[in-house]
Amino acid sequence: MLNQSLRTQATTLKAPVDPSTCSPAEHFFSTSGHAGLIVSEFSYKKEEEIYGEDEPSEYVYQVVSGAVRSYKLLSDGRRQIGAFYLPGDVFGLESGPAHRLTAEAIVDTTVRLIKRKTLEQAAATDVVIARSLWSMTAGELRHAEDHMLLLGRKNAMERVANFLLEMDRRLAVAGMMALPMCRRDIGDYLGLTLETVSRALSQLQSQGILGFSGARQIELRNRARLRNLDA
Amino acid sequence: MLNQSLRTQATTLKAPVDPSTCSPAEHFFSTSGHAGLIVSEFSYKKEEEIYGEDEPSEYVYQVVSGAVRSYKLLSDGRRQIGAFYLPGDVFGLESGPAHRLTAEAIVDTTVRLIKRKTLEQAAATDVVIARSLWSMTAGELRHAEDHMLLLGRKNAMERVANFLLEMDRRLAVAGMMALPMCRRDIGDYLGLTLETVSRALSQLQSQGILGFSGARQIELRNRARLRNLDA
DNA sequence: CGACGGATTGATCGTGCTCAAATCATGTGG
DNA sequence: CCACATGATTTGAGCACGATCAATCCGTCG
Repeated sequence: MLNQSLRTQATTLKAPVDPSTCSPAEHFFSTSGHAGLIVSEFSYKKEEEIYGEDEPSEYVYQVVSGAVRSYKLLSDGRRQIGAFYLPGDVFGLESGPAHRLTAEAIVDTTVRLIKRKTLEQAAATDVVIARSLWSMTAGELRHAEDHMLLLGRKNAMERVANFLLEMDRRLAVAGMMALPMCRRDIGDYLGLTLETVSRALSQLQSQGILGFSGARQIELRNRARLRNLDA
Repeated sequence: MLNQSLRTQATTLKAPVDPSTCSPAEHFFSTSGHAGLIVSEFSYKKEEEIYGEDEPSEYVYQVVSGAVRSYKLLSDGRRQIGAFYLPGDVFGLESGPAHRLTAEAIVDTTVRLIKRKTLEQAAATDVVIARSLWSMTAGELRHAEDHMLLLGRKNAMERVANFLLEMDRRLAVAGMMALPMCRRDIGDYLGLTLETVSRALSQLQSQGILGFSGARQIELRNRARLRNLDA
C-alpha cells in the first residue's frame, strides 16, 4: 500500500548542522537535519487513512502539504479528534509499539516519513535525537492538557474562539485562514455538534469579530475580543 | 520550603540491575534502579501545593503514600483535573522548563524526589534513562488521549463508570477501593459537577453494581456491567 | 445547469447544571 | 462520652445550554 503512491526516491540526508538552531520538528526531516536519516515522501488522497488505531507504528510523519486529523472512535461512532496536523507538523510518533489514534488525510496531503526503527536506532547513539523524540511527545502532551481543559470546562463559544485563535496562529496567511476541515471535524475536535459550531461562527460574524469569504475562508477582524471570549 | 519537612537523608542508589526488568516508573526511584541517582523523601499535608502551574520544574516526583491531583484553572475558578497520582506513580516530569499544571496533595502524602537536572544529566550519557523519560511522558500522553475522548464524547454515566474502573484497577485492595478524593475532585476530573457524580454513584448502588461503606469506600459488585456502561 | 455535499438556520428536546435543602460523617472541645 | 460544628454527600426542583431533528440555502464540481 505504501508503494502505490510513493512519489520521490528515498533520500539520505547528510548535511551536518548545529542542532540548537533547529526546532524539534525539524531535527529529523529538514535537509539540514542529522546525519544518515532516510526520508521519503508520500501522498494520500482526501479522506484516505494514513494509519489506524492499534496498528503497529512503523513510520513517523511530517506534513509537507495538506492537513491530517487524528482521532479515536467509540463503538457507536462518536468521534473525538485529538489533533489536526498542518504543514510542518510531525505526527505518528509513538514510544510504544502501536498507534493509539487513527490518522486520516482531510484533503489531498503529502507527507515526509522516516522509519521508526531508523529513528530509534539513531536515538540509541545520539542523545540529541533521543531528546528530540521526548520533546516532541511532550509537545503533544502539552496540547492534550490544554485540550482537556477546553473539553471538560469551556462552553461552546469559548471552544470555538479558542479554535479560531489556534488556527489563526497555525495557518493564517495575510490575515486570512483557509480551513481545510469541515464543520463536523471542528465539532468533533471541540466536543460539540457541527450545528453548534456553525451557530457560534455565525454569531461571531454578526458581531463583526470575523468575516467569511466562503464557509472555510475566515478573516479574524478582532483578535482581542476573540481572546476575551476564550475564557 | 522543601527543607521544612524533609524526612530522610538523601540517598545515593547504586545497585546495578537489568533495566528491562524494571517498569519505566521504577528506573529512577527503585533501589534496584540506575547508578548514582540521588533520591530524597518529602511529605506534604492534605491540600498542600507541591508545585504550581508555570513554576520552574526542579524535581521529578514519585508518590510513596497518599494521593495527588494535577489540574489547570480558568480565571473564573473552573478547574480541570488532568490526572490523579497514586502510590507508585511518577509525576511532575517535564521536558520543557516549567510545570504546566498545578499539583496538590489530596491527603497527607509522602513522595520521593529526584532533581530534574540530575536526571537530565544522566539521560545525556545513558540512553536507557533517556528512553525512560520519553516513555513516561508518552504514558501520560496516552492517558490524556483517552481522557479527551471521555471529556469530549462520553455522557455522565459513561464517565463515572470509566472512573470507577480506572480507580479499581489502580487502587483496589481485596475488592474494595478507598477513594482519597472528594466528589468535587471526581467531578473536576470527569468534566461534571459533584452533584452529577453523586447521582450516578447512587444510581449504580441502586442497581447493585456497587456498594458503599462510607461515601469513599466502594466495592464493585459487577465489573462486567460497569464495563458495559463505559461506552 | 443540475446534483450533491456542506453549511446555515429554526424548533423542540433532554441531559446535566444550578440552586436549595436535608442528611451524613468526622473531628473537636467541654 | 456526648454535643456540637463543620464539611462532605445526597437528594430534590427547575432551568439552560447544547443536542437533535428538520428544512432550506449555498457552493462546487460534474
